[in-house]
Amino acid sequence: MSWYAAHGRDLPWRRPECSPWGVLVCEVMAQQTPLARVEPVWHAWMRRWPTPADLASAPPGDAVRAWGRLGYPRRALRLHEAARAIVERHAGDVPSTEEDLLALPGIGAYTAAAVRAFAFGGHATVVDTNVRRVLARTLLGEPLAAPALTAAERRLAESAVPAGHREAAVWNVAVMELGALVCTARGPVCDRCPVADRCAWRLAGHPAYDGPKRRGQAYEGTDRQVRGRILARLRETEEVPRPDLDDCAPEQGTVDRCLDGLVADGLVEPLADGRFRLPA
DNA sequence: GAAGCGTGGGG
DNA sequence: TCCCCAAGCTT
Repeated sequence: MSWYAAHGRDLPWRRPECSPWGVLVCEVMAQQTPLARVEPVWHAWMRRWPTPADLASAPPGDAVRAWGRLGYPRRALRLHEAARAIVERHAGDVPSTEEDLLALPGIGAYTAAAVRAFAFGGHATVVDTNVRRVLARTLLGEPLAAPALTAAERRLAESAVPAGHREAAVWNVAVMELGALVCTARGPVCDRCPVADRCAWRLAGHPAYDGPKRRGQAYEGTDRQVRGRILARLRETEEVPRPDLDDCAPEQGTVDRCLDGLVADGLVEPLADGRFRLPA
């Protein structure tokens, strides 16, 4: 925590004047997307929709377009749905309890804990990929966390969080930050680590990973890639005729299948004249 | 529990 | 170039 006080980054959503909504938006954008790419989009988003009610009153397609190239655009849709739920169920205020947060679309264990801790100073156990790696190394002596979060891992993380609410909030962000800046997946900088002298992994001589294979997700040639191309086209143009999407995949069947999926997901709206657009 | 879901940067 | 990985969630 002393290391964090000295070396933590001054990010906009960490400032005291940042609203719980700002924290929530940031956390959803940062799901699987590096912060460096999140920051500019977050600023534009917060300027345009400073409160949940502002976003709730916009068409969902506007959220998808403003999401830009952050990836996984279903997150934009769910954030928009969450804004409407916050207006309907919580009078426009981001809820602060785990139960209420988890009930919002697109908010899972990590994001609910992060909002409780970082927006409300609540006592939570924030477990993201950074925390998992830091705890695996320092406490278990393992080079990387297992592919999926286990119950034992969660218990370990809970046992590591300080008892006090304020302390817990700082702990959570400090461990995440340590994982992001020092205890990185590749090329950790143990020379700059405040707990290097107590790190089980380092003390064991940095043993290599020997767990189950970490499957890299294929992308080239997948529907995901095609969906991305289709949405990119729809983001730049209001209403797109079907033939303009031909070049999104080598096989037209693939384009049709992906369009069906996008429509089912609510990311694309088919028009009566056969054109497609982002949902109004 | 596994699979599907985007995109881009760095080693 | 290629591969890995990034503040995960949902089905």
